[in-house]
Amino acid sequence: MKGATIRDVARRARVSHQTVSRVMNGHESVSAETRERVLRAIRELEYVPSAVARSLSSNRTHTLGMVTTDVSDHFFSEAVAGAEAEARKRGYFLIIGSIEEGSEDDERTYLRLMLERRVEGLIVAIPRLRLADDDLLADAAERLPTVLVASDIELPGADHVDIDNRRGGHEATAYLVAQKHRIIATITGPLDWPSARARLDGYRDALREAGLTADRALVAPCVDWGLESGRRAAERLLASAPKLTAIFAQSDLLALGAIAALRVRGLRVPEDVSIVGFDDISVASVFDPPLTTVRQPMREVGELAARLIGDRASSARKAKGSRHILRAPLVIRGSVARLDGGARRS
Amino acid sequence: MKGATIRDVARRARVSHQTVSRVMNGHESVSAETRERVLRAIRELEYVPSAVARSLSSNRTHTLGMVTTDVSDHFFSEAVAGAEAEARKRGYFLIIGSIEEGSEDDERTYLRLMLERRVEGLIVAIPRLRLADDDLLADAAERLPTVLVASDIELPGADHVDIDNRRGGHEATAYLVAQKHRIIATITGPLDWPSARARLDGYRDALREAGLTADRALVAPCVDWGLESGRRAAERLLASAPKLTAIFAQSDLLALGAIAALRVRGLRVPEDVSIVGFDDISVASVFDPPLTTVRQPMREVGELAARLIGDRASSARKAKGSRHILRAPLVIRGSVARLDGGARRS
DNA sequence: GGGCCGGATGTGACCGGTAACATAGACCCA
DNA sequence: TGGGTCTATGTTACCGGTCACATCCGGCCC
Repeated sequence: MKGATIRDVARRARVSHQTVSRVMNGHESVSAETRERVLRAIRELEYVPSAVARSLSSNRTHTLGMVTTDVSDHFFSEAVAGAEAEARKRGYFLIIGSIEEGSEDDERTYLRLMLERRVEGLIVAIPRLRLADDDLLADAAERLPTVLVASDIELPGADHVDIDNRRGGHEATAYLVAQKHRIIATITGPLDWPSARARLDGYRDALREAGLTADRALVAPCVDWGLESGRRAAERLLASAPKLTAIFAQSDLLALGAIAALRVRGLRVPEDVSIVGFDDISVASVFDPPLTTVRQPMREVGELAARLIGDRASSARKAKGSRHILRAPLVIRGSVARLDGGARRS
Repeated sequence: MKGATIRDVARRARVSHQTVSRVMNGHESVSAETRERVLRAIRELEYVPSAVARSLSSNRTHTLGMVTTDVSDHFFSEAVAGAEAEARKRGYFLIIGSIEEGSEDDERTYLRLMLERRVEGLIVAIPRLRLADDDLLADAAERLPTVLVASDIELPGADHVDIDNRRGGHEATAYLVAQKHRIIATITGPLDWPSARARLDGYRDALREAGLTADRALVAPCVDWGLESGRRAAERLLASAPKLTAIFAQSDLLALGAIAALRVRGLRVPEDVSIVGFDDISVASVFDPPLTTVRQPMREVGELAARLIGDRASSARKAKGSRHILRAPLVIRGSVARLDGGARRS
């Protein structure tokens, strides 16, 4: 009762399978009567054409592959959603490979599987990519349109899409400087993420421009981007730099964790310590105080990546290795106070 | 320079394509010397076998399809991540179709596309499913293992996975009752979501058991689950039931929105109004006050769905139409105060 | 020394579509 | 009335794997 084929339909409609194919693809030159007969047969047999067979013969899969870090990361799931929407708009399906932190050689496996499935384009969104010197990825980039998201790997032939993290970090810090803060600490994400390093660079740039020194004691790196890390980082900072008046946290969760830790110590935000985050997650605006943060347009990142692949696929191999950096604007809310000279907490 | 086939490899290694196939699949009875020669040819030609061709001839795609509401919804992306991980563990790929709110007949299109791709199982996670009486879904459930997530559609042959929303709503409300609250309002999600209705039922159950009346004025339905809706709902409640002392919000975002609105009115949480949420999103614990909420194990839901399909696929058609309801436990934090008789805010 | 066995390998069909080409009428016009 | 063109349809090969079966060859046994 399962799996009628095009030839079954043909038999039932008393035509050749080719005629059925023509009807399916809306081809010209099929008489109305025949078409009707074929359509009826299709309905009666509940015929569903096989995309597998079609792919094999037409050599098109209409599939894009996306390899990313864990989709449950809000941040990347936004990018996936964006890519998915854009891909679909262009008639592609997206298959995703979501890498769990910690597993060993998963990205290679996924890459391999996607090549086997003959995806027509590849989006690689793994910041902590261990494939830098790997031939597999280079191979992939050579045979099909490839976009690297948030990666600093140089891959000839691949396009790059990223957030302007350095500028984002700079803006966040410069804003704190403009509000007269002078002892500004930062809580960073894992420094093996290019984005974390870039934000840190931006932070340092801004301090330097303001003639402030970027003291080691003011930098608290974390092993992940989560709340708990933010909490602990804030405690470390309070120990190493008790006179700080502002913190630039590289993610909103880090910022929220830090705020929680500050509160435990009886410090108010922003009256005693000002905070800037990074991401602009949805709750940032309702938090108390509403979080000033740098907005990351991840959905746009995903969309752009898919669009680049679509363009590349159609206009065969044009400009290789383009680089697209999306702006991450500062969103000013209520977690930063202006220091007007004078005394503050002891 | 692209796309060597198995026959190309065979030619180069001076064997038949069948021997190459045997090597690829680690078959017995290939002499060490031949194997070596084949492997070398594979390497030299950078041969990557075609999963498409393999699928066609073997009639296995090792692919699961998942149709869901927008993946950028944190909640569903968790489920996707869970399903993805479990599927992969079992050697399946997951292709996702993410439906944007508002688009017309997308779920049908996706379903269709997935059938065409010959997925070996289907996870449908669309609460607001408009396919109830649709033949397409019934068809699908008939030909392949199908799991409905968070849906109240009756579909013979399909498995169901859901959260125990009614019990969750009951526990949340009963907890407020136990803390001596007597005027307990609720902010619901869109009532065309089965989960919203079930939570509302749980709320009513708990009130009834406590001998309290479930006044219309205490129920504020929303059009979505977001912050802004929560804000507006709280304002409506303050107008219709100014003496309320507690609110059960059906999502954490609704709860946070409500808290923001209460604060604007000068009301403190939990001193003046107690709040219970639903979801346990990651920021719930760092919010001020830490949010008491009902935890939804969405990742587990996704995993379970994938596991069910895997089981079903192997042990051909066993118990059809099983129903799995996962517990959603109440997580007690700091957003609920105990009312000890006496006077409160005017 | 012939028959049998089993390991190593080859041959050809098949999966279900698409594409290129072939064919058969019908119609048209010189 | 015959050739040319157009439309409707059929025939056959092909995409790149897997599968079932055939074949070849060396060793073993009686």
